[in-house]
Amino acid sequence: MDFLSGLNPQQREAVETTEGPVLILAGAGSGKTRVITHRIAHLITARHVPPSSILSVTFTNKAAGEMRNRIGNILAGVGMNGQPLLATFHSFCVRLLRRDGDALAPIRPGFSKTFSIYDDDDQLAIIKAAYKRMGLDEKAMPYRNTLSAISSAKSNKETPQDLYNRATDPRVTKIAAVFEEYETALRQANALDFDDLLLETVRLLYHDAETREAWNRRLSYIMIDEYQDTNRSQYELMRLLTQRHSNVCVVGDEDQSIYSWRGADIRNILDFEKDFPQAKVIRLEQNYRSTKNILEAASVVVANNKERKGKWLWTDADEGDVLTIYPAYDSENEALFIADTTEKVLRQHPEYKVAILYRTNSQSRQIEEALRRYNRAYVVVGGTSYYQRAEVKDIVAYLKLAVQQSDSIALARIINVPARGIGKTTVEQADKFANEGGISLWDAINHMLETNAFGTRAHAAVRVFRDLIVELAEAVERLPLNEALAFIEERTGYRRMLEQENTPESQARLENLNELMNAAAEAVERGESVADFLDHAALVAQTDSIDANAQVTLMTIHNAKGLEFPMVFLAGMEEGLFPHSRSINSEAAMEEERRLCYVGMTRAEKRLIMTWAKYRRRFGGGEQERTMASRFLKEVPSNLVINMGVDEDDVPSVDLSSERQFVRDESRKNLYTGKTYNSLENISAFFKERGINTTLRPSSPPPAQRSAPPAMRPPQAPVAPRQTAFTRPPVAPPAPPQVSDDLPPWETGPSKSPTPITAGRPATPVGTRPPGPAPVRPIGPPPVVNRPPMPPAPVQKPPVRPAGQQMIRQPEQTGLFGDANSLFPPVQSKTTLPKAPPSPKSPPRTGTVVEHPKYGTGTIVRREGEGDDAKVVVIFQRYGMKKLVEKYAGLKKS
DNA sequence: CGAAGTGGGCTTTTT
DNA sequence: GCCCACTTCG
Repeated sequence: MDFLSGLNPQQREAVETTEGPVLILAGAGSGKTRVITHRIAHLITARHVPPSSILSVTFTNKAAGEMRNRIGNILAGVGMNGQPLLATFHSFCVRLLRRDGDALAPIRPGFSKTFSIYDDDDQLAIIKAAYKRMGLDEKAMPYRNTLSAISSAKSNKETPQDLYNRATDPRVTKIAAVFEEYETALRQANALDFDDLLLETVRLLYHDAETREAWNRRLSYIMIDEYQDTNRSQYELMRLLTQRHSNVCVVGDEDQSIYSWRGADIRNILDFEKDFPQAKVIRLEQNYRSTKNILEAASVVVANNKERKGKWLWTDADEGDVLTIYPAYDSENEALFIADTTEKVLRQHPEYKVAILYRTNSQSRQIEEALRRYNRAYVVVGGTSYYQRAEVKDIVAYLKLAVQQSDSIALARIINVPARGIGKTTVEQADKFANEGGISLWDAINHMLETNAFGTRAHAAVRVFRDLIVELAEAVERLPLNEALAFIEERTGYRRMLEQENTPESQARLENLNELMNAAAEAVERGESVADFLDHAALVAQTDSIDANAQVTLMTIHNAKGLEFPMVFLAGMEEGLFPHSRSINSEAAMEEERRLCYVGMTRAEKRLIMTWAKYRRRFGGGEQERTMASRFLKEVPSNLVINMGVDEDDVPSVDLSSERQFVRDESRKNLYTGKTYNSLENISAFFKERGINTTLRPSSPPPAQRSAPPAMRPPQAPVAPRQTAFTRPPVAPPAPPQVSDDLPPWETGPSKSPTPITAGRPATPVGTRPPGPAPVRPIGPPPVVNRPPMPPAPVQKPPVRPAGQQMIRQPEQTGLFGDANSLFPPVQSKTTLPKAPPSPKSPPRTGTVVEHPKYGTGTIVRREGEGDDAKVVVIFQRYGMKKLVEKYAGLKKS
């Protein structure tokens, strides 16, 4: 079989150069994955390399899984003797240590192959405990800082003693002390953290010649993807594995190095030619992904960096659309714009996948709310992943403890969950005892029970707990994993606790636990052990959960690395947010931000829209603060972009105060899984990834869940009347009945806006907030947000994200992409504003029964404000409570 | 002991 | 807005 056809000459060379060290400098979208998969296929078929002699290391499990699929596809007809090893560095290390870890025991006292893996939650728990014992103050020395100091010391192979010796200020001395406690705790629990997985593997291979030789013999071809983001220990691992041969092929792009904060060392890629002087360097510079405009814009931006080898990608593709920059008034407007534009684009291109990318996870919330407002299915990658959820971690902690009682972190986590009368004091006593004796919490508890060291009440409670764990341990020995989990959930009372709580949240948690058992059942079917299951739970990364079927995906730009989408939004392009304020003082950090921007931009195949908000709240409660456009926006050549803002102060806006409230309420009601909604897909996807079948659940629920009962919808075509308000004809019509939040954007100038009132406007301020200046419309259509009607109070939904296609048809219109011929319809008249109807002479009082043209009969329950601004809160018989601007509402006494 | 409530303080990015 | 530590009250 020929795996060379269809490749360009450079790609072909990369595939054919199988012997000796190879450095592939692969620009964004240059067919890197294709090269790797074809290279593996070529090795197997043309060079007759046994598949099991090939190791290919990727950055995420997701990437590994995808690679597995692709290789499976292209080698479908080929009889293979074994499988190539496709792994992340971390999963490879776990595998190696679980297999050959015995040799490590002499070097790392207390180590055994049954080690557990501690994730950052577990790490944090250790740090907190250490702080408490040592009387340290979190405010003076944040946990996170300490943790990252420890992590970077570890990656430099420093011991606590080393850190202590080089300490120049008392803070570092304290960190060294915490570090020591931390290391003790890990060893005590026979646990490894993520750094250890790599470090201990390196130590094992370094010290134990036999293991090293064995792996060197076994793996004769090694490929490493995303090489620019490897760290020191990964580099050393690579060296140790390539001692017998130097058939190592690394693939990377220095412009896409975005993990230096995690210890990634860009020198690894820059110095590869020094490490291997005979290395062959191959450059892949033809981009197959993006339009010319996108590629050029991204290239110009990243060219502002000084620390780079410098390369210029080219493409045969068409120019495509120009990029769009949308300056929103505030972050809510930004979110609504994104949601609205997504709808329009998907209506025109139902086959598109849309990615909404941002710098920080916290930006997702408002965008999610806006998308939900449109009933648009979406997947959030990141935030709290499935295995990070408290309930899952709790049950997993029971499982870990049942398997290995020395896991003190697991024990501390669940000793009183559900509450069983073991209070803080009791736990502290045991913890103290354990620490002084250098033993595990479990041993401490047992010892204290024997010696009657607890009070009577505590003694009884702890005893019950101890017996419980013993019972669970037996059950885990005896039962298949899924049944063991069910047993744990019953026997510990955890399930009962959630059932009794009986809130939407607890229901969702129960669902998550069910899903955990499903995953366990599937693992059992595949013949996996408990240890395998726990390893997965620890190593599954958030990126691994990306659902390829989801049409709209939200994630950080970091998470988007390696992915591509026809349509990409980059949100929050503001100074201080992106580039992030923490990077603004360092040139190197700024360059990394710029590379991140490059990564984000080059994810886009066809359309790229970058948005920013002129005002943004930094914290939930605070005031909105003025922002500045990101410098990266200014680096984009102006001929490649349409900027929808004319000048800084002239910003379109959809400012909808009660909309906002509504959206918030809705999202609160639907808040069954916290921040993310990928939990269920996530877990099955991950566990299936190992098997052959990676079909994911459909991301849309059955139609029944999507649509509201018709009876509860507003009587007429839902959007049309509101739409009139947005596409107001030049001559002011009689003011339509309006809900206060329905004011078109250009009438709802927020009071803080510095814009002076434009000449020619009605003297009376229009809008809900005086002195509402009406920002003049810039070019382009109004950032119309077609809102579906208020749905009824949501029915309790299962914790599958309420999803599905847009259920409400929106009127045809020439929107941002509505017209295939012109990106933007003609500029609209900006001078016309509706005249306000005269205010009623005697305002209706609270309690008055009124008639609304659309909502029917209701009762006024509150009045707010005076004059043109007056708002009334009315409870309608059929539509519930609404806040209306009196002068627009068209209320009649009945 | 433990649920529930208060108040202060911050939000990069994640294998 | 959300998390976390701390307080209060049953």
